[in-house]
Order: sequence, then structure tokens, then C-alpha cells
Amino acid sequence: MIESMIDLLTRVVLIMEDGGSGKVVVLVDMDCFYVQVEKRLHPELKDKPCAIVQYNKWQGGSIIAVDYEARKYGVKRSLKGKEAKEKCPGIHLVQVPEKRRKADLSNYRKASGEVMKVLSGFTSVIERASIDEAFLDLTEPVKDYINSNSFDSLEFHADLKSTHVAGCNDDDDTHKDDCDLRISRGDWFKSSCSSDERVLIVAAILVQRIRETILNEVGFTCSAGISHNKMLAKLAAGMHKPNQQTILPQSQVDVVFSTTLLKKVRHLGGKLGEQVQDKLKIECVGQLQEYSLKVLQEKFGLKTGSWLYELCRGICHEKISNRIITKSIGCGKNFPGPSKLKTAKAVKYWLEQLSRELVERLEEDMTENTRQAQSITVHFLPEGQASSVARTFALPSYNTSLIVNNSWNAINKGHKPVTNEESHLTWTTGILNIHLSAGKFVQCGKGHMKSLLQLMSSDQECSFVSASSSHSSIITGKEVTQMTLCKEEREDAVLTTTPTITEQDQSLETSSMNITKFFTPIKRKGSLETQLDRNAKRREVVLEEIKGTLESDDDTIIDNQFEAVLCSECGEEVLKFVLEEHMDYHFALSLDKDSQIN
DNA sequence: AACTCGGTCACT
DNA sequence: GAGTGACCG
Repeated sequence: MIESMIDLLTRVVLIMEDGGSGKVVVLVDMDCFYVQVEKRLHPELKDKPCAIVQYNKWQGGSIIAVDYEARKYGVKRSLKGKEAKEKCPGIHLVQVPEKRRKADLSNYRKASGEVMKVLSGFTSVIERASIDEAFLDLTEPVKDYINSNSFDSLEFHADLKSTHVAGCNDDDDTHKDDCDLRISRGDWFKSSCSSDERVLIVAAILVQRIRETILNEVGFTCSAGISHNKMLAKLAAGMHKPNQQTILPQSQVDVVFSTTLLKKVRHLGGKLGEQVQDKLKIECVGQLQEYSLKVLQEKFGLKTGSWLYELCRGICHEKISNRIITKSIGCGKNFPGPSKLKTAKAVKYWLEQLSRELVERLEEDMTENTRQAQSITVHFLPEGQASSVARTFALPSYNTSLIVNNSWNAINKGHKPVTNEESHLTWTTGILNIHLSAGKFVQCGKGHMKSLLQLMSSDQECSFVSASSSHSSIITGKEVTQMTLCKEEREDAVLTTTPTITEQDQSLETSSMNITKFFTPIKRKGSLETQLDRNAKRREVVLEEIKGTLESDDDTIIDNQFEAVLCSECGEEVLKFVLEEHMDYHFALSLDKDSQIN
């Protein structure tokens, strides 16, 4: 009786101390990720100011990533390469690889996968939040760590030099020492820390271990935020970068929020944040505490109101989903201003390029994740319209022509040509953007991969599916009886297929496995690729491409492809296996000429 | 004559 | 379920 009361009281205190979450949540954020990926590939760039640009013909290209050396000079995302050179003359601008005349981000996606794989060795709950960020739920690993260690043996002298505690003003030298000493000596356990801080400091020891492992196994540094929910973890991660980590305990929320700008909080960086700022005439998150729940709900709606009310007190109920692969795979391209697509020929050309990239990525995805996309959405932005239009159609098989034709029908439908000059149409208005996105993945049933691969590679007639046709016909189709819907979709499934155990289910490790990982980090086979491995892989990729082009496995034909021929257009010597791409280039040039004439 | 090219989620 | 739009970097 007494014991259960004490237990209850303890739980109440715990709830008060951690804002009611009862959880340990971490955000791992790779430092200027694209730059690190390129520097791993080109080690000579290490220690030099660097930025990554997409394309470079116009104003030196658009910057999409900047390292910390170059940031000192004021170089930032969305500047042009040219502007970066002006601010930082010594900067090295690395171009994103191009394939089929468009930016190709697959190097970065693959590197992201390497990181996610390392993370999955430490906890069973991971949410890939973007290509370079993941949330981890370390609640169980922290518990396990504490339970299986007497605190005498715990690493009181753990190297936590790169760990900060938010709210202790680290820029102020007097306070800085206090924070660092408390952690490095381990005094925290004996006295001054609340229980929530203690839990977070144990988490910090684990996160330090995770970050070291990422560095050792895949060669990237990252920063991390350690707190009780996603909002606080994300905020904390941004406080000390690069290659550092920050604890944000519930006890420091008020101090931190008194100076944290509204727009720095996740989801408040856009229009909503502006609205809140304007309607309430406030600048910092903490000031939201002065408003009652009722007032906030009146001004911003029931849901957003209560979200804001809790948010400014450090409370956030956003769930951490357990997913390290994406729910959709897409690719797109802008055709701004003069490069807008004005003819059917041009639109079809780019649909072909985008479809080829998409199918290539979907096929890799099927091999890696044993799942198949069931639908495609084509987004396009007609000139003069404020926003893009989206049309969805079924994807019964990974077939480029099917995607091109259905997309073309969708785009052409509300977009009537005004003239018809010889073989190509001219529109009054152009297309400024096209994006293709595949989704609605279903898991492939085990033991049926072979038949699926055959289905995929078989040279079947392109079966047209009108934009309006329901995808239920696919769901009732034969091939789907061999699959189960993806994990997250299963609850909604009306299908009566036999449930199979998915890869995802199997990858879920028990917490007892996690603890093993923390004590004796296991070197994962294959997680650290050698340069040799990478080269071998690249050769494979090239060979696969050639095979794909030829639709043949004959090695002698492949050998012939390394012969050079003279291009009829420009007279240059071109290897046979890149001839198709080379002719694509001339075709693209001719499209450009067309658009200048029109 | 241009903040790309990805992604996720909420609302209707 | 489809389409639009907000938000992130």
C-alpha cells in the first residue's frame, strides 16, 4: 500500500520533471551533409571552404549545401554559385552529378542509407525525418543502460566535451565551466541534477557513442539534440553545430524559450509562425505562455491553439514513426522562364527522362526493400498558374512508356494546343515544372520476388491506364495477392491476404540487443565500404546500364559497346555505350533551338 | 531570365 | 481516395 503510493508519487514527480513525455528523444542531424558526401569522395577538398551547386550555366548554379568554413563568409543555401564566389573567393563549388540532363541526388540518398543503417544498430525506434536527419527514441536503451550498470561502473568520466546543456549560457565563460564540469565529473548523479536531467545525461553518453560510430563506420560528423520530445530535440540540435550535441532538459525550457524566436520552432518557420507573431505581437515562444488555452484556440483554431498552448511549455505529442525508408520516391525538374517547355515534343522528352530515372530508382528500391509502388502522381505547373496541378494514375508494372503516356495524357488534357507546326505542337503557355512521384507501396510476399522481377522485366505491351481509372482494379489483380500492404497501411487494408512478416518487422531489435550494441559496438559487415568496393559497384552500375540499353546479356555485344564511333551531329568520337545519351544531348539542344525560335 | 529537388503531413 | 498546400532543408 505504502509502496504503491510512493510509486505513484514518484511517477507524478517524473511527469512534472520531463513535461509528461516520459521519453528520451534524440534528433541526429548530419552536418552539411551533401558537402560531407562530396568530401568523402574527394578527400583533397577536406579543410577547404566548400559548397554544393546544382547546375552551373546560369549564375554559377544554385547552392544547396554549404560547409561551416564557407558559412563564415556569409555563403548560404539558395545563393548562386557566382554570389558565393564573390563572398568567399577561395570557395570550392562542387556540382551535383547530372544524369539525363538533370541533377542526380542518388549519391546522397545512398549515403543517407548508410547512416540510417548504423543508427538502426542502436535502437529499434528510428524515424527518417529527411535525407540527413533522424529522430531516435532512446527511452528503452537508456533504461537498459541504467538497469544493467551499477552507477559505480558507469562512465562518470565519459568524454562529453562536445556536449552542451541548453540554457547554461555557453558563450559566457563563467557559466560554461559550470556546465562542463558538472557533466565531466559526474557530480550530476549525486546532487544538483533533477531526475530528468540525469536520464538525458545518460542519453548523452549513448549519443556520443552513436556519433563516434557514425564517424568510424561511414566517415561523417553530425550534431544531435537530446530531450523529451521531437520539438525540443530538434531545437536543441540546432544550438551547437557542427559535430556537437546539446541537452535540453525540461527544467531549462522557460529560460531557453524566453529568447527563442517563434520561427525557430519546427512548423513555425512559415506562414503560421508569421500569423502568430502578427496577431499576438510577440517574437519569442515563451511569450505564448501569457495566453490562455481559450484565447489561443479562438485565434488559431482548436487543434493549432492547443498545440501552441502546450508547445510554449515544452510539451509536444508528435509521434515518432518507426520508418527509415521513404514512403514515396519522386523526381522532378524546373523549367524556369526561357527554358519553359512550349511543345509536345519537349514535354514528352522530359517525361521520358524523368520516367527513366524514376523506374531506375524504383527497381533498385524493389531489390533493396522488397516492395512495389502502386501509383504515380504527376505534378506540373502551367505558366500563369499560381500552383501546380497533380494527377494520379495506377502503376501496374515498372514501365517507362506507361508512365510517359499517362503523364502526357494528364498534362495534355487541360492544355490545348493553338497551332500545329509539322510534327510538333506549340502551346500558348509553357510548362514550368514537372514532377513524378511514386507511392502506395506494397510489400512483396517472400518467395514471390522471382515472379515479380520477371513481371517487372518482361517486355510486355504498354497497358494504358486512364487517369480516371480506379486503382482498385490493380488491387484485385492477380499479382497483388502475392503482396501485403506496407506496414503502416495494414490497418486500413480491406484485403484478406495472408499476412506475411515484413523486412521491417524483422529488423526490429529487442531492447536487450540494443544494450549489447552500446557496450560492445558491433562492426557491421558491409557497413563500411572500401574504395575498392565502391569502384567495383560503379563498374557494375555501368555494366548494368549498358545491359539495360541493349536489353541483352551477351558479353560480346557489351565488349563492342566500348568501341568509339563518330557522331553524325558533331563529328566527335563517342563510345558506343554512351551514344544514346549523347544523341539525347543533341536532341535537347534542338529543343532549346526550337524554344528560341518560338 | 530562375530559392532546386526532393520529402512529409494536414485539410477538404 | 484525390488534389491542394504548408513546411522542412
